[in-house]
Amino acid sequence: MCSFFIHADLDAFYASVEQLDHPEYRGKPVIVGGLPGDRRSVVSTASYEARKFGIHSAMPLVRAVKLCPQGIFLRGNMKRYREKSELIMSIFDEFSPDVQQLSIDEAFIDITGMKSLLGPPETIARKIKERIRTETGLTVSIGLASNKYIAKIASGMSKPDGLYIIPAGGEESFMRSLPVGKIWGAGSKTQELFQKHGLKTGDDIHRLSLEILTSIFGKSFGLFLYRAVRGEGAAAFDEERGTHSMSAERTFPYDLFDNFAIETALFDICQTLMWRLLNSSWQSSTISLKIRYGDFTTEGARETSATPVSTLNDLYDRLLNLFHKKYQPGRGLRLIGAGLMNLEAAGALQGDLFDSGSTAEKERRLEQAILEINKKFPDAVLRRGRSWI
DNA sequence: TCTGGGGTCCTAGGACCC
DNA sequence: TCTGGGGTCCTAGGACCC
Repeated sequence: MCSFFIHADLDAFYASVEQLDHPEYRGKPVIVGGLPGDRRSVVSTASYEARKFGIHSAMPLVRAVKLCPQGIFLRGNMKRYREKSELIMSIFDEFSPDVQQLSIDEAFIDITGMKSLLGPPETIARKIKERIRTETGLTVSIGLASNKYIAKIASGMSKPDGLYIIPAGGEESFMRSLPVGKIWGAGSKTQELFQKHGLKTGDDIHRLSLEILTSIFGKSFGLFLYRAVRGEGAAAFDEERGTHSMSAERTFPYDLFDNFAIETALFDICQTLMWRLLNSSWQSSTISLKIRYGDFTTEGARETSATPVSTLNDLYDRLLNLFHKKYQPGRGLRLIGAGLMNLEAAGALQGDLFDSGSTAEKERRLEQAILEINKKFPDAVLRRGRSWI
């Protein structure tokens, strides 16, 4: 039986939600990502009206302001976007038991074998678009193909509010006719390589042997390209993927030089990370540190210990130690970040460190109590003062 | 123009062991 | 005293995506 996958992708999601909630924004250039004057922000989403001015995602905000000073600039409201996202995903769920959410605004929907229940694939795609429109007021672009990779590329080419169907058997010719700029997984560095080797379309890549592709692009990515231009799906979209990590980072409006200010920022990031860890079912013994200097050079360091991170102070101590090993004093700090790598299912914490009544156990309980309060009153974020250390 | 924040995956090299 | 080959674990950095 032939498989059918839909890739559904909301159009200019954050900006569209804002235009929905604020009718006065409709038909106008809306830029979500920051307010004019915010230093070091980037555009998260630009409405289609804003894109006419040349504004796009990831563009520095100051540039967007120059291109379109009359635009409506917003910092964004993630809570509202998540709310809308949940509604959208629940609609997708009604069309298939197999929905794979990729991000806040896109998902694969496996509609293989749904024909007898819901009609042919194209009918299902149109029904999804209609239901999203009537029940959320938003538009979604859909790609429909026999594998996820092709469906993903097709949805991007149908934007906005489109439907692009690649018929079964047409995968390879579709990929061969594709400009290399549309190949998912090939970013700016790879595009430079394409240009250097005179590769303009999927067909140009198709002509090269696997050996040549791997010699240019490396073993893994060369094989990926070899398969992609033959219309095959990509392992990147397989459900079960390996390691997990969580991280938090912050870019400062102005570079930090002062030790106390830097350590305070690091502590703050540790709190964010620890709340998330306690709110998850993970534990981790590997911490990572990220620093970016004023000149944008970025360095990382990580450290694996014998025991998993137990408390906020434990996390902070480990990171501060790593920070002082890595940081070159005197250099302005643009960004600091922290992460927990190789997350594993949290087992019962053990060892005498965690005997009830021990300092560490008391710490853990206090932190969990604060987390509970924050969950109940999310608008009044409670944080431990740094003086408590 | 001057570059966010949160992720995943790949590569290359070093340490260590057999 | 000099040195093979393979496996595993860890780290740093880079590319990419939304």
